[in-house]
Amino acid sequence: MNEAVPQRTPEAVEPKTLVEGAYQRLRRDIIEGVHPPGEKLRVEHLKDRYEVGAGTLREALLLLVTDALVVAQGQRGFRVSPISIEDFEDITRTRLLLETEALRQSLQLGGEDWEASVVAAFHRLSRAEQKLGDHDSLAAEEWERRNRAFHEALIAASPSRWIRHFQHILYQQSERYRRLSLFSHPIPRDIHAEHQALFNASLARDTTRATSILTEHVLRTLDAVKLLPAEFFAGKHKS
Amino acid sequence: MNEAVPQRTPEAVEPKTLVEGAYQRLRRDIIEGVHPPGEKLRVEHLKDRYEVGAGTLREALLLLVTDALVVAQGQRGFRVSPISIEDFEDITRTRLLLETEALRQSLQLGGEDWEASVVAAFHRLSRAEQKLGDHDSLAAEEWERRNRAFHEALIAASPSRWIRHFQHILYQQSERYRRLSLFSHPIPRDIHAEHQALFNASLARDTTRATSILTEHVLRTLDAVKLLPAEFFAGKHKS
DNA sequence: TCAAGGATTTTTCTCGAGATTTATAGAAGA
DNA sequence: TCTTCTATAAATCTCGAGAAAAATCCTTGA
Repeated sequence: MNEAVPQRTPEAVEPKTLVEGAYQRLRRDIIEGVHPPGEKLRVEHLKDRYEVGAGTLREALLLLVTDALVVAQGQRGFRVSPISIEDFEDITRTRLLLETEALRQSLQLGGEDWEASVVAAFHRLSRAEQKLGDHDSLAAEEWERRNRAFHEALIAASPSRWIRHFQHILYQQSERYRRLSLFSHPIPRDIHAEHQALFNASLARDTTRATSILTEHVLRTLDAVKLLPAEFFAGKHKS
Repeated sequence: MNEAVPQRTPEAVEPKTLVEGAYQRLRRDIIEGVHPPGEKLRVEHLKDRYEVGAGTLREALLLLVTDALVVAQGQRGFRVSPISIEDFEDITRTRLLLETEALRQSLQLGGEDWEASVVAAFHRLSRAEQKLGDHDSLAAEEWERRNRAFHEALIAASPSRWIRHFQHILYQQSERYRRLSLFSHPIPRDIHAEHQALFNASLARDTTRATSILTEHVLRTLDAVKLLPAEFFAGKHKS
């Protein structure tokens, strides 16, 4: 298989180096909003919080540029990437372009192993969705993880490493926005039913139906975020 | 417009920092094959060649990870990303998926400014193609630059920063392969005619024809690279 | 009160050296 | 001769300090 594409770290790889450790924790904090969009990321302050040297922290920030979660401006340091409703619309549509194509390939090429892993991922996701009723932030975190695992399992049989690479970046981006919509706007959607339908169509290898359900599914999140008040996207903080 | 996507440096931006300078020169050298695919990139050696400190060079290498031209393996340094025929096929098809969509959007939304810049880019490219007959490596380099500018001008009116971002990465990747095919296999294609047809269809806003010409155009390069002997893709050097 | 200029503080960028880890070469044993 | 272990060499990773740039504050003058 094609080794030239940088494969993402499958969620929780034990960091082999201090840079990787700081990178993982910083990424988590940015996605979770500890460092809000637009925030200036000062190396001198952050090196204490993450308990590494200045040079090491700089390298971690540089790695986050790869994920487009941080932007570097020469001679003017680093910032958390800003967010906007236009950006999320762009993310969503580009992600759909890639993910529907990957899903098509996956449904066509996926073998028994792929089927088994999809069944397993769907099962795990269903369990997490049962526990989601009460506003437990730990359960929400687990759901987020399994939701990602389910979507990635669906397209795992696609032979295109590049599509999966870009999909991963976009999914990660959309996590920041999804988090916003969860906090402010308890969505009345029956997400489990959507996932069930997507699961059924995928195992039935019904490409047309699966891609159409996926599209609806993702666009519905876009609509939910669009309902948010504009203040959420101000995001040009100083500190 | 959407500021959240890291916009690529438009070819030759004056580097504001030593890291950026080393990054640009390293990128050029990797694309041109000075550092062949798979080569180990030892910081201690490279810092002399590029005349910067060790830490600075490490940062430049980290930036190249963003372009997927370098892979970092924790505790085991850096390598030039390997190449393979499967990878190029993947690059080409993913690039077509993105670039045809961007072209569709561009033809639909592009205004007078866009038209003017496309005309200008096509003109510059045509001039470079006239001078391409003799095997002048300087002219080939200029052609490569203008070819890229033409393709990027065509899709510049697309509102999707993410598509353009990914397209840029993939185009950069394909440059490494295109260079291979130029050196070994003087292609008998009439590239200028293909560009002319693409240009005509685009200005006529004939979306169907333009995307189909673009697809043929890009796939033809894929075929040319496929004809190369497999030795070109060995690429697991030690030094 | 406001604007402009300059001095001070903060922050970024850069480098070299020490500590760890990995890779290499050689010796010992089967 | 081949494997395994050990010692040596090489490379990576990490840190703190100094130089350069940017941001901030303060004074001065209209």
